[in-house]
Amino acid sequence: MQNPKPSSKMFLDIVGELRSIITEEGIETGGKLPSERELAERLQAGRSTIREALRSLELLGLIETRRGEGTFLVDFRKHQLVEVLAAFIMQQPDSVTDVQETRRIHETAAILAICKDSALRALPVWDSLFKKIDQDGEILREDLVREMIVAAGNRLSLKIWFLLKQYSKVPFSEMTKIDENESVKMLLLNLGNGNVIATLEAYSEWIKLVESERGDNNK
Amino acid sequence: MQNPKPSSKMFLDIVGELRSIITEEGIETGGKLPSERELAERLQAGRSTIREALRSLELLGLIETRRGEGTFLVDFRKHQLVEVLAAFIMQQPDSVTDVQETRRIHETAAILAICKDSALRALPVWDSLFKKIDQDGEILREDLVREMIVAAGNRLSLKIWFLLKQYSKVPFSEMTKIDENESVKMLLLNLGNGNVIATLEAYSEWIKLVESERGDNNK
DNA sequence: AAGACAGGAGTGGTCAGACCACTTTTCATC
DNA sequence: GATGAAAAGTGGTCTGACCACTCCTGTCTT
Repeated sequence: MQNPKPSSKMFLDIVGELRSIITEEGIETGGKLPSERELAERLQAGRSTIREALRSLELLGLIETRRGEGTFLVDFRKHQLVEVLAAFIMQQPDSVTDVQETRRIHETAAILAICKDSALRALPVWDSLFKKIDQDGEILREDLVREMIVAAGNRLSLKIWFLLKQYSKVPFSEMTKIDENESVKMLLLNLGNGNVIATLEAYSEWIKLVESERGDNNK
Repeated sequence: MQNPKPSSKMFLDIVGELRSIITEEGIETGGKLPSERELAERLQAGRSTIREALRSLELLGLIETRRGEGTFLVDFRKHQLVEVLAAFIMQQPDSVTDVQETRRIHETAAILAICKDSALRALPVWDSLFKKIDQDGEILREDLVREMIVAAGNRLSLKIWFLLKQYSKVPFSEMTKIDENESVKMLLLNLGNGNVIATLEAYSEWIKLVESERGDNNK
């Protein structure tokens, strides 16, 4: 038997092989993968090794297994791997800062992108959000930020942001308080005008409020 | 001892148990985890089940295993999670533009971070790079950008940028041409002065030159 | 005494086989 | 044709075995 990669981990090879199988056989989202026993025979590996690879992909949320039925390919947008990851990541003290900061990097970039594009600035969603604040008096921080990143149009950035958001164990979906509304309004106003600096300042101000509020008490 | 959680996956429980063990025993980055056989006994599970959990965490880059030595806790910033995810994400055709744009997002963020911090602005590396341009007449674009992101100090951002760089099919380590030197010098100069807007403009100008030189324009 | 070497202990890597629990399919029976 | 029990297929788990590698240790050689 040939052993082309003695140094690398077998189960990592299996992961790669699985990807090949998925693409070659055209298995689509929700589709069924070959059974563990069949894979073991096809890939010339023990079933436990196959399982190690499958379990990895499952934790990543890329596949889904149902006892008695089989293993299925999953839409990777569902991945709940993040909760597990978050728990581990939070053990490294200084990593929390990096995660939050990186999240803000993407939020800021979205603001910049919108300010630079008059078509994006004119999107009705900003008005709609602005009015919502006046009516309800509150708005989900997550909603506004997400809308901005979506509007910016960079889907990879959106994915990364979404991931980072879940890493932050900080309650991110809290309602804003009244004293935050001014910052948010200012942000939306300047966003519509394309005033880059003022928008970023308002954003910065808002972030400060959200963070300080977190220090005091929760809800 | 009966298992009280028939519905949940055992190996997911193990992942949770491992987390407890890590916190309770105060295992730090680089520290050694109990052996697979010991874990199997302590957690009342088969070794294969333990391994499935460990392999999952390994693919996530949270632990590292060395044959003959043991299993070790890893700094999360090395996590390949992004890589695996990226591999799947990259299968979407229109993502190339997003990748390049996202890379620039992180580069821009680094510039902003440096401009805001006088200590970072005063770093000797900028002078050194500036002189190198005068002497050699050329500089690796990658070097300058990397230095900036490293200086910014966000290691997660650095990791993401590094990743994106690899996914850009464009050869990124090209030498700059002479007409680019002015932009680069301008960038470094303004960076040292903390002039945010001028620095970003110089950066933008530089990017344009690099892209036009390649004859590949998007947007 | 210092170095070299062989062996054992510990550890991860892999495999094969055996059950179990569950779902789907098959097929004999009514 | 409908029903339901058996069979087949599949994931879930455990056990025991063997291999390859690393590290430690104690003996032997110089």
